[in-house]
Amino acid sequence: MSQSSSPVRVRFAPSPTGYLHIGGARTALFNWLHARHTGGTFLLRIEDTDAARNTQEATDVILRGLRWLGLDWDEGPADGNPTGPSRGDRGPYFQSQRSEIYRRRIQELRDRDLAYDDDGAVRFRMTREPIVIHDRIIGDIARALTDREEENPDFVIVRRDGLPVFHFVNVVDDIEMGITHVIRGEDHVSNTAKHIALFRAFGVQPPTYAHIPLILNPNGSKMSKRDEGASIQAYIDDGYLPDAVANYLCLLGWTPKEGGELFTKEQAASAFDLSDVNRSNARFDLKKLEHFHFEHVRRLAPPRFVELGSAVLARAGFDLSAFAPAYIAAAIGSVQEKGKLLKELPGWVDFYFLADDALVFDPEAKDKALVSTARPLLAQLRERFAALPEFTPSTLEAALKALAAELGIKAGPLVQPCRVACTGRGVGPSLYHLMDILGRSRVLRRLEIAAALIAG
RNA sequence: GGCGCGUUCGUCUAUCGGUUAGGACACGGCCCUCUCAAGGCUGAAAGACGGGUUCGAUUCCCGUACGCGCUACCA
Repeated sequence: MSQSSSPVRVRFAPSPTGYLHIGGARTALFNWLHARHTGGTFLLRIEDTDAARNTQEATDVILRGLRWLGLDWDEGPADGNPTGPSRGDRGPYFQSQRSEIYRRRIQELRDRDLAYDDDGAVRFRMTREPIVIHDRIIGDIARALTDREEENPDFVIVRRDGLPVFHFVNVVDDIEMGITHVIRGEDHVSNTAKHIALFRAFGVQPPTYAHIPLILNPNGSKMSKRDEGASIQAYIDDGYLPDAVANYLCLLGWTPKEGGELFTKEQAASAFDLSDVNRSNARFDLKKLEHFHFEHVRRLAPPRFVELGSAVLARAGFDLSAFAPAYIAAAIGSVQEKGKLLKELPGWVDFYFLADDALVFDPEAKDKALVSTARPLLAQLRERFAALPEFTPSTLEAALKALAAELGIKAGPLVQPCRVACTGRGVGPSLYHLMDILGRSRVLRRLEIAAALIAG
């Protein structure tokens, strides 16, 4: 087998199509995990042979997605500019900049009569022997010739227009860059025989192959560009935590031997083993991703959550500069345990930052809670709260419950009008804590305003 | 059509010949409760089908069905 003892070098080699596919992201992730697990090197190579659609912009989208997921590469481009700076000594890392290398390699095959002209294109003299692929995940695969290959197994490596094709450049680059393990989607399994033959033609031991199963839509169909949730950008926009996405992606095809489903990329890297990766395709389940987001949000260091939350609010148009840092931290922190998507955050905390007379009332909540019978209750609550020697969650709760007891009613009829008065909504953080954060004057004012609203 | 890969609850999976087939998400019920959640308890839910091999198959082999991939002078 091609099991090598030299240091691991793996690569993610996307084509800049303008978006990072969720399956591609997982391929990158598995490569990263294997590199980090083995102390090897993770490289990024841009396969931008189709100049027409491969813009710098398109490459930047991919780099941004990888960085968002936290998949840092040891060698590769610094940005989407093919002629710009890069890291590593095996560059250039853009195929568009490697034409000279390909030309040389084509000549090499020609000189040894392993390639020949055909209708202006160049074909590779494919071996007629059956090729067995030793796959680290699937096992041994005996790839027989298809009916078309029976007719002519020699495949094109340079198109009539002079551009070398994927199979060729991919292998040449893997040779030049010293790739030891090729971890890629299962959709490449059939191609692998061609690649192995090319490696042999160049007298190079093929790398170890590991083909990972595909990610399918919930209905079992192939997840393609247009499908919902196929692009990593969707998860960035919706405010998922990158660690949550990475965690979920890991689980699509891999489970740690020691068990446990919730982990960071670093923890996954220490446990990761290619041999434990599944052979069968997995369907994408958004609900489960949401669950992992929830778990990761709850485990986030509070200051970090506040930092992320503040950024989201700023982007949503809130001017936080008028508020004290401690107030902002308390306000945002009060909803961390909800584990909501970041894009939903403004809708949960806006009341903390709106003027008392500018609260936005949810019509349904208002109709339900701010009814005529609630008016005297709000007045009495205001009175009790105003008289409290201390304004804290526990004194607030005690005061509200004491009033309820005196009136012979449950807490609910008091809580809901109060909550809607303070926040404009029927759902939200713990009422007593939210009032504590809001502060006495704001709470009293909002109770008055709500009561007046009922009268009108 | 040809070639290849795959098939355990609805979904992601554990099991590496002998288990009441376990867990997670989702779903139902109960409890808790200031809303929504969370949490605790609990319920329903799976080995595609047919042959072998074996004392014994979810597990090994063969076939069928179904799914997916490839089959380009795309990547």
